[in-house]
Amino acid sequence: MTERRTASDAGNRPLSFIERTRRDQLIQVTIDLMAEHGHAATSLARIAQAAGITKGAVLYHFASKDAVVAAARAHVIDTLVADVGAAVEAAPADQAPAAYVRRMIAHLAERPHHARMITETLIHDGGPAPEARWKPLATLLGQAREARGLAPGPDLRTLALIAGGAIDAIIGERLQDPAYDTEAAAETLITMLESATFA
Amino acid sequence: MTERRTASDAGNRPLSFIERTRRDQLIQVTIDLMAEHGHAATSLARIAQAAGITKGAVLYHFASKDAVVAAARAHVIDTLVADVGAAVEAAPADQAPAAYVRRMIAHLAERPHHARMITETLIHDGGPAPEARWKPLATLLGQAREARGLAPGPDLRTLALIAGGAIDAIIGERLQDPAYDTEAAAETLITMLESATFA
DNA sequence: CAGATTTTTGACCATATGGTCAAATCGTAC
DNA sequence: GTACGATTTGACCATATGGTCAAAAATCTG
Repeated sequence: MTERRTASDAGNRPLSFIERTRRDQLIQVTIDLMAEHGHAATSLARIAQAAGITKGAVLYHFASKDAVVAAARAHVIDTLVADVGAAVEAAPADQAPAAYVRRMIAHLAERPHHARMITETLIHDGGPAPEARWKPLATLLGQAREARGLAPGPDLRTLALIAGGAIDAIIGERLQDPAYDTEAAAETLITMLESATFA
Repeated sequence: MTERRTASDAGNRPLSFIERTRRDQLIQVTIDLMAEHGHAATSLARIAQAAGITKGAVLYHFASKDAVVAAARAHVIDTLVADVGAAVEAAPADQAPAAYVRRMIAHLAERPHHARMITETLIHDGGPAPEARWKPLATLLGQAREARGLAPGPDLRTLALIAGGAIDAIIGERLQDPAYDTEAAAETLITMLESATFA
């Protein structure tokens, strides 16, 4: 019997060309809408309209509106993680934290829509697991300290939280003032972070 | 002719006892609901229900739902500003930034609902004027530097942004882990901030 | 071209929201 | 107690939302 095949059950056969195209388009359109008008104003109807199709068609490709948003969010985050991850792995252990901060800020500064999308969904759909916010950087800080053979200083979780929050603020400022020099800000933050880590 | 007197036009006569009481109650209830269930889930009906009255009654005391939320938000922010402001004024110029950070973190750590309320409305209703986020602290940093007669170091706006973002992150962590030591975090942040300011 | 399959449409639901309003209730000054 | 304003109710709107579905249109396959 022909299974009730919705296009939204991925994971089975490779998706058709149209399928892949539409999904990408919908994800793109959703990112833009969320970035420009906020989560609340991004309805199914608007997504459909922006893509030039109907609500029904959108729901043919995704199981629900939340699924669309989740996919868009996942795309943004995957891109971020891949980029920053590569930069970190290319750096020596004691410079990894700096690479992390530098690349993260640069990545988001270059992609305002991605940045807005993240802050937007972070609130509404509840962020990632609490730990995930600071663990990665905290780990890098620990390894960097080790690489320099230093005695433990301030709590790594706190340092990572401070840096993470600072990054958010710097990006937020950039979103409102495109002239704001995020590279300089990144270097200032890195200096502060390093002097606190290797105290 | 008896003007269409809605209770919501404040600023004229002093409000009646019931009026003042209801307004306070509605503000309180709204803060709690927003903090516990988020902005999206805080409808007029729920506010009314939580207060034990009807939607109509709520709208008798406030012109609109947004007005209720705005009043709640204003109350939270006024409290914050008053508390932090007092702490800052009581400190000598070169320790004002530390007092600012310390009191801000303590204030919000002691009032989780207020903290959640701020982050919740910050996104939805658009935050305060962009500048307002960092100007106050930047000013304090400038005066502190002056008080110690030091040459200009890193951009004050950036330092203030970093500190502000760090505060948000520290508070955010506290909301998810009530055991998190915000006082220690505050001191770490202050140390970093001072060494960067008086470099 | 014919038949099957994928994709899209557009009408239709159920539900929730913020808001309005006349009528009822309450509280109080006379 | 009665009259009058303040307060509250509850029914009612208009609107928007996410979602369903049968039928139509595109697209592919032989």
